[in-house]
Amino acid sequence: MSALAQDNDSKKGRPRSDASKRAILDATRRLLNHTTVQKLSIESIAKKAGVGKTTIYRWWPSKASVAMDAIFTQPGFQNIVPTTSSAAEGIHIQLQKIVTQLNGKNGRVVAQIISEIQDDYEAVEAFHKSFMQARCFQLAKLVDQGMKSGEFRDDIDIETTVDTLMGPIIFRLMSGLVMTENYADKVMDAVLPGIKA
Amino acid sequence: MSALAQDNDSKKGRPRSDASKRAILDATRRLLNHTTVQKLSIESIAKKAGVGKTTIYRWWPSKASVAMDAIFTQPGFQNIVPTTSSAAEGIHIQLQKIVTQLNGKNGRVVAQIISEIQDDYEAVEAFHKSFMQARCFQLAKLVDQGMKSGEFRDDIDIETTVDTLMGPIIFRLMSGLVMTENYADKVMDAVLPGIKA
Amino acid sequence: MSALAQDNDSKKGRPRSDASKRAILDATRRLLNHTTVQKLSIESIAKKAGVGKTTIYRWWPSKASVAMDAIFTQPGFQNIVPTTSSAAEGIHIQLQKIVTQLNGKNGRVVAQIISEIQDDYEAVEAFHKSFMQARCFQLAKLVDQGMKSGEFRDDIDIETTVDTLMGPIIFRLMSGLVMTENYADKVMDAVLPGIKA
Amino acid sequence: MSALAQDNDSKKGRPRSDASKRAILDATRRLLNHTTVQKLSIESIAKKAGVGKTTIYRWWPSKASVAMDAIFTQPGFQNIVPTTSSAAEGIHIQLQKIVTQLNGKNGRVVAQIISEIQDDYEAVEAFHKSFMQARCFQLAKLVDQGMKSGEFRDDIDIETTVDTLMGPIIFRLMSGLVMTENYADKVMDAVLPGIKA
DNA sequence: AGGTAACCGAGACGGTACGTCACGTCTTTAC
DNA sequence: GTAAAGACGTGACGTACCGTCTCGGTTACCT
Repeated sequence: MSALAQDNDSKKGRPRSDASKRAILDATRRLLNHTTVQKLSIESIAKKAGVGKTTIYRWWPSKASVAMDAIFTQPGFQNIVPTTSSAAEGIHIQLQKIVTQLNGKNGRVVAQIISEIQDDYEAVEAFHKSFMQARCFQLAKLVDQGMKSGEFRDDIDIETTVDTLMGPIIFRLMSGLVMTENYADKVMDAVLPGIKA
Repeated sequence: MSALAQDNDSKKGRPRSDASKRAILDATRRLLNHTTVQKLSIESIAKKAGVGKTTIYRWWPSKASVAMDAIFTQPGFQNIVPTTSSAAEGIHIQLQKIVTQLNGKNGRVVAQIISEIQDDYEAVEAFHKSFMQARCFQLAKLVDQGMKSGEFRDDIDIETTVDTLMGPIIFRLMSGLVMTENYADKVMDAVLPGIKA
Repeated sequence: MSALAQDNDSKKGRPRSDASKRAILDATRRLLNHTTVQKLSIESIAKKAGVGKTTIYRWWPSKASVAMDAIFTQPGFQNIVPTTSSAAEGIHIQLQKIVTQLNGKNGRVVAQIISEIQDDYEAVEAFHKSFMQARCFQLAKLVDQGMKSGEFRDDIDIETTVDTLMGPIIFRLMSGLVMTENYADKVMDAVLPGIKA
Repeated sequence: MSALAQDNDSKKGRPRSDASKRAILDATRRLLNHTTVQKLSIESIAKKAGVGKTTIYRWWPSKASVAMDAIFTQPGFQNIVPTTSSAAEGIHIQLQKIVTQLNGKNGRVVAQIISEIQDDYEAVEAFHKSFMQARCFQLAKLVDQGMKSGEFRDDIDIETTVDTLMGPIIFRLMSGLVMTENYADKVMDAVLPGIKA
């Protein structure tokens, strides 16, 4: 069960309709092909999904949550951890995967989700839990591992280093600037010399 | 004249009221102390400023534009170019100024503006023109200057380097993460070793 | 159900609120004591009735429709058919009732409704259905009955005769001229000699 | 000078522009071919006439006044008094002229003017002065003349008789009902038998 | 001849109301 | 007890006109 939505713990009564859930997420995905998260409305999702508004409100606290569920449960949006020989290579692969995930349509939607969330603390938390945290944590782990193995210098600040890896990507994402497919390489070229032992 | 609002080039007819303009920007600034850009409404600005809604719509295309005008015309939000001995020092000072500008209340508002803008291409352009461009361009110039003077390596990619400088700041800004006053130093420590000759 | 408003035929969903309907018509009646139909606004009705504007728009197509519903559903505005010995007496009574209904406050409102309606074909139809038709039809029936019983001449034009009965009343109503309580008698005196056998 | 607009009594200063006056009335007439008096706006007249709004407000108190000036100064809208042998014939001709004037496009506009005026006492007065009064007064004079000459009975109420002549026409005008070209004949047939000696 | 008073066009201004949209809640019936 | 349907109060949207105002300019008359 996703962390974005409520749980259905009760045993009594009619059980939650999985058909409805699927219809809602499908409708959301389809609508996001033609509009932005900002212009998306609970009402339009409900109508397109053939579902009552209350059903959506029962399980998700906001349209941003629905959008997150719709986007992050798509195939290709998991944060699968690679096994590599060197820390640098691991970081490179990880960055490449993130760039791929955030390029094109999906990237726009993620940018819109980040935007939509700005004044909702709980949603920010949910977003970090379901997207940022895992990716950043893994980068941090790889940096740490590189430091311990002697591949990287031992006096670098892990947190800031992760920022210089993720930051540029998010920066370009939010700026609406073009992000070429080889942008991960560029970031690696820029950051690696500064941390190599 | 700001790039955010229409101009009043015509000589005919009643001239634009400066009092109204000031009242609108003042009201916006005061309202932004208590709400977010998202929750701000043209109607509330008009009411607080004692102004007709049409007067706002006449000169600004959206509430985000008003917010930008209100924030970026504040004292302390100019991008004054420092003269320094070394490129590194120039970059450092520039980053510090940006961190200062984006820390606290104003930073939240800028984050909200970036958010509010996501589905409006024209507004994104306006934002970059009035905030990002000057700051990024200057960083690029400093990097370039450092390369030419031999202070930095001559094989670095300027654009990506600028991304590694600005990216972390924007990343933390949009993530709602804490950004300590010395965050500029941290970014410098992380990035400088990679570009020094 | 009045012809002025939409119907709520569907069985599904939350049923129409009778409390809101009553509140709207009451508020309209109270407001019409202090203003004209022209100066009446949907917004003021909504505010006074403690109701959303959309609720009004859902059931009535225009403020004139609301006004009609408010006025014509008042007690004393029904077109009750009298049983009389002679056609002339029936006509007289009918005219007297109409004059009574259109004298004073209510008359002003009806005049304003007729005015408000002038550029809305559908509303004109609705007005005739809910006010004019029944009254004119009954006058026509009485004239016809008088012709058949030999009380009136048999070569008169029913439609035009009804016009000479209703016409003067509406004429004075729309002209803002005084209409004394005995105006019905005057019209009878003027028209009857021309149609008596 | 029309009774509808202000006068230009002052001798000093730039004199009133006749070109503007004509442009305003022309524009109004052209606009009234495509809309109603209700939907007409001072702003649209000003724009179409190439004239400042203030110029209109300076000379006319309301759009209804402008419309009256535009309509009633057209050729064919004068109330020329005929000389006839009998009172009945004079009345007949007068009614026919009124029906002709109020049939078709112009009739619709007059109906709209009457409507537009309802809550403006001054405008009602102006309307009666420039349209109703002359026509009703002449009918009254003819009725009076017929009574005195023995053509009509001597116990009829002049005012109410005029009402039975004008009333039906205004009634049909305001009701949006068809008014055939021979409607004057019908009214004569209905009213004359009741007043003939 | 110059001053000045009233006109004119343009168009910005503070307002009011419009009719629409989406919100999140509520109240039905149906399953 | 969950669901679809849809009415409800609320609040903001962006637009249209209102009637007023302030500009720069343009006539005319009156010293």
